[in-house]
Amino acid sequence: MAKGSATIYDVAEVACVSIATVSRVLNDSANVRADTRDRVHAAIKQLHFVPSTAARSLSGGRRGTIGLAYPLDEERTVAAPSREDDASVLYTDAIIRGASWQASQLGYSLFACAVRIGGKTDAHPLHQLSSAVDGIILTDRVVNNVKAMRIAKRMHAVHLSGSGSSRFGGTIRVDNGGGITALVRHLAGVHGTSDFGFVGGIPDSPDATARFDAVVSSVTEVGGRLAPENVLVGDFSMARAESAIEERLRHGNPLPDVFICANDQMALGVVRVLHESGHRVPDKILVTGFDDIPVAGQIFPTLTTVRQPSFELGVAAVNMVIGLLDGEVSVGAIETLPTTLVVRGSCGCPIDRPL
Amino acid sequence: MAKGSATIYDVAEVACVSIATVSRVLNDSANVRADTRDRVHAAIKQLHFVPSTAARSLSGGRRGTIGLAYPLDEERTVAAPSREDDASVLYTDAIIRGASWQASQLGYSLFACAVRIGGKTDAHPLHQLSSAVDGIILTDRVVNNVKAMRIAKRMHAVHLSGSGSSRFGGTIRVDNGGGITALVRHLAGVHGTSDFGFVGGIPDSPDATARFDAVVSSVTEVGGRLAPENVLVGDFSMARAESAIEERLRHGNPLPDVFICANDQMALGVVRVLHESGHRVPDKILVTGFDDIPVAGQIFPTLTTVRQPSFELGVAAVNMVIGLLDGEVSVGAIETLPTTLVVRGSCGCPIDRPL
DNA sequence: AGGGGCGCTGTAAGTGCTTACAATGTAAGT
DNA sequence: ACTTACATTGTAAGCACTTACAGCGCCCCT
Repeated sequence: MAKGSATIYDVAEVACVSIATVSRVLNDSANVRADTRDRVHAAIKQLHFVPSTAARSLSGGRRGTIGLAYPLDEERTVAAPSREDDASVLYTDAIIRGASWQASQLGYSLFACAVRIGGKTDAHPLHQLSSAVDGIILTDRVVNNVKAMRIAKRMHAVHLSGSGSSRFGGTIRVDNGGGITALVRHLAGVHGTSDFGFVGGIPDSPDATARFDAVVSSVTEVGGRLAPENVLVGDFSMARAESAIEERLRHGNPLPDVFICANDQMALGVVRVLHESGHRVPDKILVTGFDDIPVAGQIFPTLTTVRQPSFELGVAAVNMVIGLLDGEVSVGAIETLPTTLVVRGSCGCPIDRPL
Repeated sequence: MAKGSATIYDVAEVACVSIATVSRVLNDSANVRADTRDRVHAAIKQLHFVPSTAARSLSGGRRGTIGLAYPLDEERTVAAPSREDDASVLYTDAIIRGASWQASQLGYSLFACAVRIGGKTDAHPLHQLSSAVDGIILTDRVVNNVKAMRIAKRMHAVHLSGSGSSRFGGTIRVDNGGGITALVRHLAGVHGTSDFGFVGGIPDSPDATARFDAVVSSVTEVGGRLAPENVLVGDFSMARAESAIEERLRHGNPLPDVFICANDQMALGVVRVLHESGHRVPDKILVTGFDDIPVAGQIFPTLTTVRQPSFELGVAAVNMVIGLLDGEVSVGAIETLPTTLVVRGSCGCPIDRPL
């Protein structure tokens, strides 16, 4: 905390009023005469006074801050802490940016805090965060945490989740199903794909399961097939996807027509491994991603994927938290953001142009 | 804040001790008998008690949190809020990740908060943040902010800065000069480059100016030339670099042998524009970057660049803040992290392999 | 046995703010 | 002029913690 800064008492003294009046001015309360208000403002300026957030929150006022908790994968980060190959990171970053942006627009500050997932999940950061903010946004996998639930029950919270909903706050989800369905229909309809493969994400991620479910149902819908041997287990990371596809290649069985990946990062890894083993994409086999990360359009082949409105997700989450705070949004509210199919080169469409 | 959660009084009552004793247990103070401690711990567990950060900080204790303020460019974000083409973002993200990681390792939580830069810089978030954390990390351009200085004077702060230092806290910088020098020597020595060009970053960024200065001096050192017309002004963004290079192309004058870009993002833009106008890289002209962002090795041509230890920067910053807090690091400390020349394809070295 | 020292625990005074309630002043109504 | 209502301001009681200080019991020493 700032050392030796002015307190409300100092301001009151300079302005020749009581601390209550200063507090009223600070909170834009009505019932303060104009000239008194001016005097207080002058004193505030003169002393560079900044109200203590701590004291403020202690006494029940608002902090003007919103927290956002995102997962930090312990095991993966330990293994290679400085690698940037963490999909959830890229994806989360965009959400954070959107949330920061919107919070800032609305006069709030956004505190983003990483929470370790896996291993002995430490609730400490979550507690710290929750007691420093007015409301909290929990991204994807943080939601599944028991402690997180406890916190969510106690304060205004918004869950960013692919499935499921929150009885204790708001929920914002992305239309995973719609995106996947559009993708599968495109593959079947335009490219005549019938033999599908899938590289999944972490099982405990609602988004991952939602995407898998959507693949299963839409493949059925278009009359395609999804052989169990072609359902690979990934964890959203490029490395894991690469080893998964490598192992699949060793099997020798003929590959499916396409590998739908649960995110772009994995798609990148899959493409790389396939290329190295002679399976050119999209000539021999197709690959698609999910998310539309920035690189997706810049690599060769450009990646056909489903765009997630990550930035907008952050914006929407902030709006909902503040709505919850102001009582304008009721607990249990659910909002679904649309996804968009982004057709590029890796599905065989001729829109490819290497950087 | 959490509603209706247990307080220290509740715990004291359940454990049949005074609140002072509970507080002692919470703070690992010595002088608490073992069985008393156990009783308190049991009560804490039973009540799911979490000490209020607000009260804790009000009364002067530590919060166990560290803040990190990073710049959010107002004008650019307003123009295209959802675009990811913001170099400082990619770079900052890595720092945040490192800081989060290290903080978590050391039992702290890291709150990252975006601060608007440019326009009417709002100090609000910075104040919010500073009163919620024990120490604060200010990245690059946030440092130059007057209000930031005021805050830094009042609390333990670490500046992440390319040049300059802080009289009020610690400073961590990256060896911009060393990296640029190594790069220029490589270009001159291996590729015989003598006519240099430079695409700079935002003038108010210490890193940007440090890199420019290093280019100037090392080009002189190797006996090369840096024509004023080949010193382009960018702002670290791809878009701006593209328009800068486009304008330069319109001049018609012969291009230099190489464009050294102050960061990778701009290098990407420069490469793209050059390609589109028929100047193949590295056949006709060379381009280099700075930072070594993840994409740098995946695009074509792979980018020769100077690696910044971004993640390590975050780690070091956290270490220094905590050192400051513990009194183990003295105010005014400076630490310089090394940079590494990463030779790839865009400087003409034959190490290229498209994804 | 009495006293000093020490380890453990409790009491109470802040910490800076919000806000219910009380008090004051002022203007309007009768 | 006197009441009444209301706008404005002050007083003081929390909010949930930390910590200086005081108190108490116990053991060991003389």
